Amino acid sequence: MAISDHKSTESKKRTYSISELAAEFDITTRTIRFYEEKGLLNPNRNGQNRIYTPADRTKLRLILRGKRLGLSLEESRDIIDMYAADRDNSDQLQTLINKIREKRAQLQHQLFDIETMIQDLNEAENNLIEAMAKHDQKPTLTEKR
Amino acid sequence: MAISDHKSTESKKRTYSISELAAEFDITTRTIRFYEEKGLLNPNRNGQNRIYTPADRTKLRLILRGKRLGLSLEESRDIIDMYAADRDNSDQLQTLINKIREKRAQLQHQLFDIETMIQDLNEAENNLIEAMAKHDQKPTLTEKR
DNA sequence: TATTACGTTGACGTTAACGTCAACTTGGTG
DNA sequence: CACCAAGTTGACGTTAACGTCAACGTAATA
Repeated sequence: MAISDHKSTESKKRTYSISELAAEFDITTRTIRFYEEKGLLNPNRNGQNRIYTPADRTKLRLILRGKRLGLSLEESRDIIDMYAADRDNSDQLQTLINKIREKRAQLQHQLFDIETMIQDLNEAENNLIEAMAKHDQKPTLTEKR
Repeated sequence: MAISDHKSTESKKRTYSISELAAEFDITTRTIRFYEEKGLLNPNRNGQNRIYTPADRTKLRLILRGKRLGLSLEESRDIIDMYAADRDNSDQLQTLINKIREKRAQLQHQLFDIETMIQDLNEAENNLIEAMAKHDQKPTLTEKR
């Protein structure tokens, strides 16, 4: 993946303002600055104003995806750092690989959890629908799924 | 599912102390009491001591699974309440079904996120391994300047 | 009987992840 | 020029999810 957003044919616009990104991802500018404080972003400056590259935008997307999955900001930073790892330090490379494997195992567990929870919800829904059918005999508009 | 743990042939022991559950799930007793404060559990009492049924234990497991998936305690409580819904109030049943569908849709999104993140990690790992292989062919530069 | 183990209820402290607000710059626009 | 919109940096406030005591009760054990 390598966070560098190969130049596609579209999008002439190569940079973003902070409020553009905030609007696009439906977060506040405060949040974006906060992520910078925490070392997850470090955009260039035009004078004192921040300007964001497509790569910065991709990082933001990774952060928000991580949040949806319950990762802490620090964990997301770890993942982002993986893509920018120093390819000349083999010690660091090894620990990175270990981190990746650990994280992947955790995600696979999470994947299993989600699948069973979806199953549980399906069952619960069916039970409720059944209960409703018994309760009022008139056909409900609620079709299954 | 219906949180009632059908009596299986095993487990003569029908109840648990707070510290037993804490040990089993590797959390503190404070945490368990906190969940009760928040209305996610309400165990019986023996005098002033709490005693937990297998159903309570199952609820705890649901809470912790929810946590792994990034659910808030309130969301987990909603889910738990679904299983104990009042089957005679069809209005409530309908809103429950809606909640379930919403939650399931969210989980399916999350499932997709996880799958792509796992893919990303796979790629990252391969890149790093490749980088290591190249690196190791040159004489290892143990001394840094 | 004294100690130990396990439990209880407050009450206050802590951390992550922002929200809110005040005071300031800076680049256009009528 | 005067003003506004968008940006900036502190600094303090807030909420969720517990941690960390302190002070106490109770049952079994030495």
